[in-house]
Amino acid sequence: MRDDQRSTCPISTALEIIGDRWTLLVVRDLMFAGKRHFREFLQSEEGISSNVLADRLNTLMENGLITRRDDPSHAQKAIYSLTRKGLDLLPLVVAMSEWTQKYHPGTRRPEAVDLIQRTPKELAQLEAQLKQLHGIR
Amino acid sequence: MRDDQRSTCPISTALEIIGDRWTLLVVRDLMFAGKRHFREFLQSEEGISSNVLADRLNTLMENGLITRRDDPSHAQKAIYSLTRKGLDLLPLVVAMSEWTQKYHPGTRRPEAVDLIQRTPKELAQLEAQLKQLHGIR
DNA sequence: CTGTATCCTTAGGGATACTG
DNA sequence: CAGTATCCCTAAGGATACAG
Repeated sequence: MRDDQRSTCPISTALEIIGDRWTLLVVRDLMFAGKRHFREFLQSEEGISSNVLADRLNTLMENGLITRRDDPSHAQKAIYSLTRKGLDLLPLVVAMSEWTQKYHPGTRRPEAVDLIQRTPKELAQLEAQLKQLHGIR
Repeated sequence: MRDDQRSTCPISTALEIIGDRWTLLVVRDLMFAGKRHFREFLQSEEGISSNVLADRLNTLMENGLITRRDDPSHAQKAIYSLTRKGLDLLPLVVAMSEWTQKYHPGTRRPEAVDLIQRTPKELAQLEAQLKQLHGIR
């Protein structure tokens, strides 16, 4: 636990880890857009800049939400993967998406984030796919 | 829909509404701490300052998550209530709390935010209580 | 009690150039 | 390709005083 946190409330703690305007977008790209490489995150619609992206990836690693390894086939590429801790943000991200689509239906959803009205069974399947893709045992 | 938003992704849209380090703490206080008055929010553990609190309350009102009315019994008091839109953040807040308590168990939880392992039935009861308290039909 | 207003400091973040 | 390093600017936010 960090010792500079504002309080011991779990909501407050979560906000200190993921409560900014970029972190969950990277998680979203890992979960639903199949992105794994630095450059792919850079290309997302919101236009994150390289220094900010590098900072968020480092923080995500420090907090144990993702891991990084070299791409075995391309020496100059890095591959980012969700950890179980990161993958376990799935219910939160889904709840967030459903809330927005209920109250801000004007927000068209990229196909990759097409989560609305997924059944629990379908979400379990998605989670299983992600576990395999990211090597979570 | 705002026209200065970064993208049409529902995750991104949600982050623009609740993705900062204070807004969800106010929502938390409304949901689980029974707080309704300006001064009560000020007294929360995280120590929000009055100008920031006023700003967040206004933004929450602009976004339709809360309403404000005068306290009928105390003229100088204002009462803040969740709207249905605000109350519908409950699943998201619960997911956030459960995630933190799974991975950061050192975060002791204030009694008011004691949500872990609540059954769906118990959560439905909490939601029903909040609906009555905040006058959501 | 519920905010505003002011001042001031810091953190966040965009643009860009550059390096291994 | 995957980042770093600068530069610079703005938004966020803490402290405090004060007003209705």
